[in-house]
Amino acid sequence: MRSRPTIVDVAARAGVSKSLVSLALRGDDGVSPATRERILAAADELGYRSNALARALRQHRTMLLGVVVGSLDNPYHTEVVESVERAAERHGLSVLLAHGARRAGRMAARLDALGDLDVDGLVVVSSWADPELLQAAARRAPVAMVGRSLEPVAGIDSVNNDDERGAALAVGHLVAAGHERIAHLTSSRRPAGLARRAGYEHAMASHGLDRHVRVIERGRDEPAGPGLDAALADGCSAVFARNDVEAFDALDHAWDRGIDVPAGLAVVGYDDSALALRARPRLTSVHQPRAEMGALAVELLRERWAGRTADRHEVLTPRLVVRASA
Amino acid sequence: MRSRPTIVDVAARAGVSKSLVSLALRGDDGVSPATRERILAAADELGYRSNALARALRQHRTMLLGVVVGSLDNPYHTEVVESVERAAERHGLSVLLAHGARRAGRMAARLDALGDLDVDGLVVVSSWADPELLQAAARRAPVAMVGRSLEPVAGIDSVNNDDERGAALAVGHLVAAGHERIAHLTSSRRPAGLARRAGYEHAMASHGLDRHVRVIERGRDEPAGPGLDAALADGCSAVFARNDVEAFDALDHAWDRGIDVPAGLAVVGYDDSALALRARPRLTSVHQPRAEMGALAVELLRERWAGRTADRHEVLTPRLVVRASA
DNA sequence: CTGTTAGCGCGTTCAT
DNA sequence: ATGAACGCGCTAACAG
Repeated sequence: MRSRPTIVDVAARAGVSKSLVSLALRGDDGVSPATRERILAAADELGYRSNALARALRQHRTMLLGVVVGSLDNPYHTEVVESVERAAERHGLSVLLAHGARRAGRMAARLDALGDLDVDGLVVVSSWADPELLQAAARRAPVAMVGRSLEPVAGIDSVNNDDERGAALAVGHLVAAGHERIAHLTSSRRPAGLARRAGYEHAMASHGLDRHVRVIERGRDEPAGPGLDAALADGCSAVFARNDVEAFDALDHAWDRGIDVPAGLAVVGYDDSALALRARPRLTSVHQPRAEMGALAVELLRERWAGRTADRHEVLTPRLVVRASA
Repeated sequence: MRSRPTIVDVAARAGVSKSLVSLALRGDDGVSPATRERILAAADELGYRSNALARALRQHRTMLLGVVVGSLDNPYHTEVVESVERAAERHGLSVLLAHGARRAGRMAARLDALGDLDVDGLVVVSSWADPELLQAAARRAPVAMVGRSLEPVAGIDSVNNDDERGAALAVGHLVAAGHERIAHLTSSRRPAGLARRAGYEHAMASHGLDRHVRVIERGRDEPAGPGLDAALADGCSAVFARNDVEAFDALDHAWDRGIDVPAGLAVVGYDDSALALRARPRLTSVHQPRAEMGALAVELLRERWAGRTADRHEVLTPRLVVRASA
């Protein structure tokens, strides 16, 4: 079987010029109904499918969306990616995925690769995003960031949740349950992590618990155990974790130590990802509306294509989902 | 700021023809060292980046790899996707992701969309793959399937693990630990699930435990609890789950019921995904070498591009990773 | 109003 | 080392 039929083949079969085929296939008005029928029939008979590359080359739009994600091993990320892909599909866009861009070098390489493919827009779901790299990428195509950068990056839209507020919800809930010595568990120094930490500290202060502020910091891949043990030894009765993954670590450690949750240690996570329902006891967690976040990111890009030039930074409101762990 | 510099701009700057620029940039021999230098310098100064679309249009290769995955909510899938993306990157290929193709209709639509983009190859990581759809897709580009179809599909390569053997490993381990009443927990009727189930039944028989064969079937999204309770009531002391997700369900149920694992119920999973380490107690699970599987899938596609026409079906050997749950 | 001609976009390729 | 044609769909300008 020879190669794909082109509009030339369709034109020949319908006995018209290729231009007219092009017009007819795209529903242009200037084609008589009868001819249109004939052309569509011919296309159908030949099993014609338009060549997206040729069109992209000519129109300077690929209908391609680049998605850069730090890693796929955090369910929160994959859920955002899913929602982006879903939204993209609704608008006839395809998603090009690049993962693992945690090092600036790799991130730059992946952004370049996506740029070379002429993606029409980029969604970055990585807290490792370097502002300079993002701006460089934004010179080629609009960029929407899902998540938080230290400060708004000029020229780049963002979709975010209010981390400070989310942290306050978590702390408020624990305080209402009678906890005073509430620790914060975090292994991140990236913007979202820092914001949650700041939110935690502010909330503690606003409840008059400044003296009980205790941040359990650890390096990436370092166990949470030692820090948690020390906190517990000092009478700490609750932990607000930076995200569900870290909350899961706390739960696991409690399990390993035979500590009852929430009686011996209350745990609150962040993200309300699939992990929260997997956890035992089920995890109380701050919900980020990730489905909307992905869709919103795509919407922001569409607005850019439509001509918007002012930056937009959407901040969604998180809510606390109370389950059994706190 | 005007649009991207093209090969013509580079040619003008270097004072040569665009043909020569093309040759020089791709390292062709017939370019004198001096001229090559000049051309590369010009390209560099202009910040030239070649247009992947134009090249793809001409060469009939896009360097695009379509990846179709049933869903991203199973860590096993995302790990395969990551390994495919990694392998693709090594070969200068980009990954186009389509997820959620569980319904034949959506699957068909996504495959078509990828085909229209002229992907050079497809990796299908979905057990929902319909053979007819795959064959239709394979008429446009080579297809490598990661996972199992009911029977080998003509014209389509596959990478797989030996599910029967994996199931035998799980059962053998439980038998060696003294279990006799070993149930199998499954919510899948797709090929891999069926193969593991068959493997379980054969293994039970080979250990003379036919009479204790007990398959706990449930619908997708149906709780595992009732079936597990019934099995436990009948003296069942161990469960071999179809995958880690289902094993996790069993663990959760045991937790909910206050049943000790493994003393009251031993649990073995399948996949050895990230979930296995998240579980408490840590999950004993049959390891699928997913990193190699993704890389191998890409390799199979490359062989197709190099001209191989005979189908290849790679079957990798799983191994049991023993942890605390059994 | 209906339909055609003649490029164009950008990198590759081949005959000269 | 070069000009011209090519891949395939789009589109401005033009003819009937």
